[in-house]
Amino acid sequence: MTNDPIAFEFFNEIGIIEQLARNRFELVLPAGVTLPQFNVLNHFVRLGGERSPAGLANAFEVTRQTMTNTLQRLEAAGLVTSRPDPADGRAKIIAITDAGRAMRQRCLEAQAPLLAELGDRLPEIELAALIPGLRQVRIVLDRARDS
Amino acid sequence: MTNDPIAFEFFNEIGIIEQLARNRFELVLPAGVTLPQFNVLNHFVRLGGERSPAGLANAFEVTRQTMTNTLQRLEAAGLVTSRPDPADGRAKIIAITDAGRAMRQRCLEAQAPLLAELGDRLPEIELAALIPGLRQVRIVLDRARDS
DNA sequence: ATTATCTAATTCGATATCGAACTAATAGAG
DNA sequence: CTCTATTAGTTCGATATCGAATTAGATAAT
Repeated sequence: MTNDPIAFEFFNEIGIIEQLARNRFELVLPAGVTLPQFNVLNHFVRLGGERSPAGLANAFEVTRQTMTNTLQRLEAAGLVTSRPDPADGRAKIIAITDAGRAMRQRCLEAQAPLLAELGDRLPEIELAALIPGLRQVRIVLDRARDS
Repeated sequence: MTNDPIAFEFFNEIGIIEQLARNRFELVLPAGVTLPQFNVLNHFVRLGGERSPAGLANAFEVTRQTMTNTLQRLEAAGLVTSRPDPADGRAKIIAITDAGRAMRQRCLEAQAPLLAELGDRLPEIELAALIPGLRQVRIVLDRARDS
């Protein structure tokens, strides 16, 4: 059908899937919470402890500017708190609040039916089979960022 | 490592790959042209003919608002033209210009080294093996939009 | 024919995202 | 110790994207 490089086709599919999936997920999230915001809350609950904005930016592979933006919104909504790092005058320490934990729980419950629906439509075995390959691609792309 | 639903992990990988890839591609594109803009130009050259904004929005799985925005920028840059559809007073007909074709060619050349580099790092066989699965996922998501 | 419904395109407001540029503080070289 | 280079966080301007709402034209229903 096309004689594009395989890589081109591959990233095309990735792009469209990402867009469709993000849309579906954002539609079910509670009003006012976006997917990046939920991802940050989820990160805090799953891994525990506190984090610097730079560390979060790194974990999500976004720039510090982007993370600043997201954290400002989360803080304005009372879902995280921010305090200066006593050990480094430049840095901040971000922590999730109880309200943040509660919101994260609400988000999980809101997206459970969607995950179940997609799980029905996409046999899990098939998704599972793709994950190792995707992970390798991600690692290569990540490494290629610096070189 | 995690006990998330497989679907959750899958879409996480997809999201990160999409972000890293889009970034790399946009960095090499000629100044002023974005990836969505290039995709529209490419679509015109590959498939030929003219298209309505709604048709383009459909092809790229974005809303009409989004396509309106992209087309306005392309038209302002002289890369596409727009005229009313004589057969339907509501509709427009979009066509690529010679400048648009030239720009698309420049974009192709600009991203060729990147595609080659990624091709080197990601054995094509491996990417090719993932594509059918991704395509299936995309089709399921697409179908699930309406239901 | 008239009315109600649907569709095409747009505008508006919001969020995410990047690159560029800036400030302030740390770390390293000499 | 001092000067330079790096790092943390931010602000700014740009583009993409969506949902909601609007306008205008086309279709269907009665």
